[in-house]
Amino acid sequence: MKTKLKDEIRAAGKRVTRTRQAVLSVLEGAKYPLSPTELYGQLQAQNVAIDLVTVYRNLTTLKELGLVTQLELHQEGQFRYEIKEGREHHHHIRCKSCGRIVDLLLCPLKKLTAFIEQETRFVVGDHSLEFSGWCPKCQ
Amino acid sequence: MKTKLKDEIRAAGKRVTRTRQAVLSVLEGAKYPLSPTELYGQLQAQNVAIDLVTVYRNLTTLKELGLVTQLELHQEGQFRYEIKEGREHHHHIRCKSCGRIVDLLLCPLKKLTAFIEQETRFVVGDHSLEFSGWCPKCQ
DNA sequence: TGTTATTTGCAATACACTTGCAGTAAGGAA
DNA sequence: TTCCTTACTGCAAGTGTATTGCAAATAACA
Repeated sequence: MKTKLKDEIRAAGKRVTRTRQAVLSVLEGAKYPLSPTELYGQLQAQNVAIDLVTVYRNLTTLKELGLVTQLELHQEGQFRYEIKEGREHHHHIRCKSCGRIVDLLLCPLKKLTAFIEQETRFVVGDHSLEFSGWCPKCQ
Repeated sequence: MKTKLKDEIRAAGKRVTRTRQAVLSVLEGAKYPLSPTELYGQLQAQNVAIDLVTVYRNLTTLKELGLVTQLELHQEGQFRYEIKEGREHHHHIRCKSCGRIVDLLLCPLKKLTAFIEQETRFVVGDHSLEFSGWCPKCQ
């Protein structure tokens, strides 16, 4: 786990605990955004003693610190989390058949956001843009 | 409730029941997409005898028949439904403060979908694009 | 090493949604 | 109109994800 992350946690008045490090460490190694349950499963496989509740609480804290991004994939009905460090803003596509998740390294929404703010008089905070379909193997 | 809808339901081998008509009727009058609980509340206010489970089951059926669209707003953690009849494909923006939901009568994703299919070799089925922010009153 | 506020684990709870099943009713056939 | 089949409904119970309360544990600072 990167020293920079530890410093940011302490700078926010939070503690670098055994479980928090374990959660971040799994997220650092993840190839796609993980659900709390998946993360918990990986920790158990590594024999890390941790409660699922603690996973949830750590994810919430890390999201509040801005170290982790929370996202909802299209019609999946749960949250997923991925580490922010060193990653551009991006979106995802998920296979409706096998559940495989792939990053889309793009975001076409900057101009559109300005247009929406002008049209609706809302101030836009966030957006979610997620695709689903069928991956090459499942077509 | 429109005759066309009744015909489509019967054509699919489903029945035009008292409760199904009530559900559709509320959706026809809705100004924004409703959650199952909101829909149930409106039916109770109209003294329609119906169980929440029946609301869920009817929404599922109507979605399968293609008469109703199911959507997830940004980080809300529940589904919402709106009637499809006479409405273009569109997206939404939701106020993070008061929950107000406004339609966005646009979709910038046709070209992007083609690009994503080319890049990922997925076949794109659906997408979700939802915005959240602060409405004029809550700014 | 001691102090204290943060964090953890366990149990209980909340909430959206689903399932099983017996009884009800829509709607085509007679 | 009446009958019959099968979709549909209501009630109760069950999932699965996420949250909360509280006493015990522990990180971090002096």
